[in-house]
Amino acid sequence: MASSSSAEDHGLLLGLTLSTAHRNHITATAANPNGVHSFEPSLSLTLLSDQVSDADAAVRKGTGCARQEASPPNSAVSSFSAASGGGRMVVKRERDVLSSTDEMETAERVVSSSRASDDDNDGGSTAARKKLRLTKDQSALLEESFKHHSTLNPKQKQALARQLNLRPRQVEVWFQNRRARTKLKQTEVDCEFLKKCCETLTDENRRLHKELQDLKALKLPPPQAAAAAAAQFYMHMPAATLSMCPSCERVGGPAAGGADHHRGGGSDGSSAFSIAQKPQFFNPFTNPSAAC
DNA sequence: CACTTTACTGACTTTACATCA
DNA sequence: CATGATGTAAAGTCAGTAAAG
Repeated sequence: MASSSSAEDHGLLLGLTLSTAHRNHITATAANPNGVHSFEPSLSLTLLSDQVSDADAAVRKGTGCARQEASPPNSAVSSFSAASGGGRMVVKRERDVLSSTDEMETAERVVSSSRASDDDNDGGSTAARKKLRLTKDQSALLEESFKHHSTLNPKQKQALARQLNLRPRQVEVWFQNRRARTKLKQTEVDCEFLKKCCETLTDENRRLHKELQDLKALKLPPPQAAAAAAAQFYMHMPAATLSMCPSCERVGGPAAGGADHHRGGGSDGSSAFSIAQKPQFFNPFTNPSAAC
């Protein structure tokens, strides 16, 4: 999902962000069938022989075991997890590193450069891994690319990696992180925004309650005058103001015509006053209100 | 100036899903 | 159609580094 700064997009993004969060909440709590990612030790043998890069060769030379290199040095159970569940990951990473002859050249450049050398300087020590810091130029180019498309297809990834003198895997990770952090920031912004909306609506609600109390406190006028006063009152209501059904005292939108909501319209949520039953996500940009 | 804390960021793991043979 | 392999996005996390206090 591309980030957007326009007001309309903001509203859209907000909804999508929340629905995505919801989805992930659900999936995060879902039980995982164990057999799906079973590790197949022989999978690494499926690597195409013509895809072996010099970088990988360097890795193998330096460590004697590319698989161990690929497992995280910071994880006490890394080698075990690679054997028990993360095996596909390792295979994939190896495949990524070795994915083309173009990459061979790239990897060669990477290995020869001072950057991206974290894959070949190990020597078995877990503390040997150095954190890569992208140069300003690399970051700028990645940012520029991210502006145009927040996800990359394999071709774009390859091209960008070549352009940046990085491995495609690094480009891929950068984009993953960038998406995640963009989303996080957007969520924070949305949260602040919703907080303000909530405060404003609370104030508005308080004010309306007070107004209602004042009206109730007034001496009841004769029926005709009361109707006229009511009509005048509702005419002054802004278009977006919610109205209340006089008979059942349920809140509904201004489009709620008379007592129509009393007939049917229950299960499908199409009732004119369904807004009171089914909370709608408030989008201040598509539903501009004085509240926000 | 040494230190701690904090924010940033590159990399990794796990999970879910889509696609293809 | 069912199944396994593969690729990828998202979420969560770890750890190195630089800047701030």
